[in-house]
Amino acid sequence: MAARTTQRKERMRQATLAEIRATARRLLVEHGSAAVTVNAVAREMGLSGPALYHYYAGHEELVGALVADFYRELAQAMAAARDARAGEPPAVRLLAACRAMRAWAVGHPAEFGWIFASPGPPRAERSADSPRHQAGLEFEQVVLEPFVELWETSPFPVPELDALDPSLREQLRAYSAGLGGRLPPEAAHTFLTCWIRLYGLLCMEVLHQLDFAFTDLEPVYEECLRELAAALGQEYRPPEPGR
Amino acid sequence: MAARTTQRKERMRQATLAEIRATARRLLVEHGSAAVTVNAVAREMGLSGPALYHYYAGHEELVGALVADFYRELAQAMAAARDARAGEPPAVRLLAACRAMRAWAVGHPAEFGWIFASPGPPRAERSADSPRHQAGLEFEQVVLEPFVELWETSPFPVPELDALDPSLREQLRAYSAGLGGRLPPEAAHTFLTCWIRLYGLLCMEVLHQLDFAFTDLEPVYEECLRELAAALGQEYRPPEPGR
DNA sequence: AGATCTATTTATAGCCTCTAAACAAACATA
DNA sequence: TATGTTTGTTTAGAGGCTATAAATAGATCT
Repeated sequence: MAARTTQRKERMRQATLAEIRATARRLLVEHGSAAVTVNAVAREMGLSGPALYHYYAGHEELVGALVADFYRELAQAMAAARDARAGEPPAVRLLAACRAMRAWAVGHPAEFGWIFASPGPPRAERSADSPRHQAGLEFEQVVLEPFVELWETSPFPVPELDALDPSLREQLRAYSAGLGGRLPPEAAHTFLTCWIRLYGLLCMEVLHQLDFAFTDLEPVYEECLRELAAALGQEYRPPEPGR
Repeated sequence: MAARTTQRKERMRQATLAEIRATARRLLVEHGSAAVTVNAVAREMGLSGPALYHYYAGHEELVGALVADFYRELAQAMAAARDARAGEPPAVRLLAACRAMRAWAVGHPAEFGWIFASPGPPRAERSADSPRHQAGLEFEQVVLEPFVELWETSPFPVPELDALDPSLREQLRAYSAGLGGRLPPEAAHTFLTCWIRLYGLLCMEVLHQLDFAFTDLEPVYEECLRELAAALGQEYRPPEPGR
């Protein structure tokens, strides 16, 4: 078969795959999690049910592909915010990326909801080489980068390793090693502490776990950022209304 | 109809309701969220499908009833841990309740998972008088109590109201008012900050959002408790192995 | 032109939710 | 005690879902 022909067919296939994901996403956003069924997506595209199985092996794989998209889109939004501040101090870039994370999450609650609580099988039986998992790793890198940058230019305060619980110390060592030495265990601890507070807050907001007390979490998030800046020994700068 | 007879029938009905919930819970724990279907529960009990609709109006209501159970069980576990320390300082009781919360969550991951991310309709269309919502409120009270107790006996540090973002200040005022004045807005702020950090961490653990870095979050949780104790101006006491 | 590969359809099995209608057993009252 | 009502249950069935198998229409290669 001519190479040209093969390429064209491949392009067509990719286009169909993309249309499937776009349709599924629209259903998710407009009608909620339960509306994203293989049948409904196919129907919506003018295909008949089983045709879709030539593109995704089943419901689960489709969901996985969507979540991977979401991870990448979120990571890209954060990277864009960071890069829009090229040349500015690392702390400013970090804050911008963190704000971009919440902006994306609040602007895409259904998608963000699937990132940390998508339907599907128990997490135990999720292969580590799935697109979903890969995208998760990419996301981790984007989150990590600003911290590494900060650490390399103006090291932030870290705890004494010996002061930490032995089990925690070991886990930090292992994680740090997996990072290829970009952050020593102590710095990894500070990074993870910050991450837990920020991302945890966002999870709670999007899962409506704070509706009992708050109607608007923007100021709560800003306050969290202020505390993180302080914990990192960095100057806090409020968001600029324009960008 | 004799009152006695009515009572007996009502007892039978309650027993069936309880058996349904117990069966559904077993399916949840043993086979995951998706296994909890009306049909499967009925089959498991030796009933035939539609019979179950005489007890719960449908899948959604059944899930709601289960979540209410879980809320209450968690609240009760916390209350029990607190009451086992009657007479000890409020801070000790608070720490005990917080540890009981994680112990329950880790011991019942499927149930805890449903508390904050159960299947069902978008949260928008959940009535505020559902059992689920009621149980959520009860849970809030149990969480709140130790903080109120602490506040009344040895007031913890609170921020200056004027130093907070105006929107946040207003939300805190509203929340405080809804609490019937048991905590002033500043104290509510401290309470909520602590709650967000603790519960947020637990959510992330149970949703496996921290698997990328940690294998055991017990020391992370303890460290969080230590920080909270410090933020509340209280002495931190490590858990006693025995209890 | 015939063989092959790809995309798609129909047909089907088996599960699900939920409603309707039939039926049986328990009960209350005349 | 006989009868009608209430309650719990079952069967039947409509409609949707996942997923597979088999049939079919088109495109492509030799």
